[in-house]
Amino acid sequence: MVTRGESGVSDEKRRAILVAIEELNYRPNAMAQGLVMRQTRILGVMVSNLQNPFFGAVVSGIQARAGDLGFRVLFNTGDRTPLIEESAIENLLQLRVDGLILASPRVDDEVIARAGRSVPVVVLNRDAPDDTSDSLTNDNVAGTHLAIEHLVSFGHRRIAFIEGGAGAGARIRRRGYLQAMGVFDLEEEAITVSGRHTEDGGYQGATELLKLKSLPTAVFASNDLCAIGAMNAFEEAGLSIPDDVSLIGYDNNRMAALRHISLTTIDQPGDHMGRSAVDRLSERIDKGRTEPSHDVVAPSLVVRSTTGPPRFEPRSSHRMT
Amino acid sequence: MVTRGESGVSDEKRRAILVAIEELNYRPNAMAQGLVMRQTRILGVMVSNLQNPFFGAVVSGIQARAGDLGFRVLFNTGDRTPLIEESAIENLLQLRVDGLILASPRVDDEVIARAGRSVPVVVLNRDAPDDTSDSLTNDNVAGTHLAIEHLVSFGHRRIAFIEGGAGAGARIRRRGYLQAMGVFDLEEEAITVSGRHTEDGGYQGATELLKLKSLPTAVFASNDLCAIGAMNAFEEAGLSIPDDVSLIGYDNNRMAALRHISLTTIDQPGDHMGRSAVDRLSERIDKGRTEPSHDVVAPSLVVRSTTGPPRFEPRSSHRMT
DNA sequence: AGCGTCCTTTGGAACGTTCCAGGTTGCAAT
DNA sequence: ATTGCAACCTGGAACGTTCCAAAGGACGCT
Repeated sequence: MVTRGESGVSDEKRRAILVAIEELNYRPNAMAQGLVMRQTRILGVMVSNLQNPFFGAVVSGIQARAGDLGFRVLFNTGDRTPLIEESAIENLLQLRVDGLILASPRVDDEVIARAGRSVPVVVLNRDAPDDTSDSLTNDNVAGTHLAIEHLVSFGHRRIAFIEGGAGAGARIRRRGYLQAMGVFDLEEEAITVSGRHTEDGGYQGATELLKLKSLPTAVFASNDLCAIGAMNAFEEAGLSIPDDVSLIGYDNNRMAALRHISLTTIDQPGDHMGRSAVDRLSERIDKGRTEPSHDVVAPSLVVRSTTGPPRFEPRSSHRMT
Repeated sequence: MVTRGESGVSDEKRRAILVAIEELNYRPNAMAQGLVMRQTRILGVMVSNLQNPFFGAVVSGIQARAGDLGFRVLFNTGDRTPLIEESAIENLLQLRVDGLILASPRVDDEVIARAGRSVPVVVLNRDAPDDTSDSLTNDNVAGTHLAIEHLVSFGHRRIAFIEGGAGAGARIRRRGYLQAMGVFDLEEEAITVSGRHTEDGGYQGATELLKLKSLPTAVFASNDLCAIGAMNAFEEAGLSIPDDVSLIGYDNNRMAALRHISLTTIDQPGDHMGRSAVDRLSERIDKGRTEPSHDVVAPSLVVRSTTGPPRFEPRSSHRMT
């Protein structure tokens, strides 16, 4: 009562209690409070990969908005490993967080659905498995189209894709790539190699491309980390970007923006997505919303220095010029 | 009992309970457990700046080692703001974490000391305020000496420092810089500008240096983020690194290692520090250690492409050549 | 003086666990 | 049959809070 600044206590007693608190180094026990109040005002956030700077932006958006709305935030990570992620989520749930944000989780749909049965859940950059959880994605298909369109506008036709692995967002980007290639009548030029959404993965993917008898003139990487890895591989092989090969990423993370990297990429508004995720949770927790929400935010193209026209006029294989 | 895999229950009952658990979507309540057991097996980690990739390495070390020792980990951040950091720490404490890791905290010593009275605390990259908490730092003084020595060995004499602000580690690096300059008889050449341990700060610091009537031949930035910001400022001003100015950072974060950045820097073994921090905590929690531990790990020089000899022979003001 | 009202204080119960004491059962040895 | 002893089960207390009901005091009104 005293600690919560409520009335119903005489000033004298209140002062005495405050003094005792100070002396004993007393601190309210959040577990006891949580037990009896049946809510914690804690939001749990499982971030699949804390090492990816893109999530730095997301985390900071979450933190800011949660503070505004009177929630405390606890983070967790699963290091991109489904099993660890699952137990990270379980830990948060056992702590009885009032809401859960899953940033690009790699766990089975079933795990998310199960969590959704206990507590409001917002999934970032992946579709919700059912109507018990909300989702908040950027429009990965539109984003990939933007990327391909940009490359095509420079005259590229042989556009390879370094894919991001089995993660949900990664799968959609892969589909988007194939679709976009189709739109421009380029499905026969499509090549994909794997990249696992990491720098190393991107490096390896690019290395694979380098073994091809003729290198694509442009490469679209499923995320910026991948793109940067690919960049390294290409330059180690003596190629110059964008003269020998154009390169475009996805996310627009802080690394991409570094002057020395200056990667052309598709921007995903991470900070904004973090804030919105908290809003969705708050609607369910504090305002009793029950209908699912599936927001899609629009990505945008950020042109920097890694894309340009192909070195030679593309062979106009399908055109009658 | 059943959920903890203990004996004393018949197989038949055990199976029945397991089925019921499944059906009811039951999940043990960690708060109730924590209340009665008087321990949580949770380690709380307050990271001052989740956006700094250096902490990515620390976090991943913590995570890995904690998993091995049967601890769960919960992260928090204070966004480099003392007040927010303080409440982040308080939140963790109210949750009754069994141990606390503070990664480069910016709060007052008093806050750390108070936390230390309630629970084992390990402070990373900052000295412990008293004997109730452990500390784990890299040898910032040795690291700064390494940096200055490297620059001096190239013949640099006018070596500026972009400082990191009021953070504890930052202060020590500043002192180390001045000391090292003294060792090489260069105290009169010392110039420091502020940089706040962020990219923006580094950019601004470098901009200040550019206003000087004669630019230093080398710049030592208090951390890599700063150095990268400075790098941008210098190149925007048309200078080439390391020809016009040498640049060295501190941390050896992932960005520094990027081929395109290729920043010469002082390596701090973040992953290793994270693991050790968990070990220190475990010693106090599980093995009852009470004497304080103040580990210092050795930093090392990583030479990359941003340092080289000064463009002109340094004026040999003190030498008789 | 008696009464009602409001303000403050006190004393449980409850939250979901763990732990322990004591109880009940089954079964073998006497 | 009785006893002893496991093995298993049951019930209650405790953890640190919040909330509510009820008791106690102070005070003004009749």
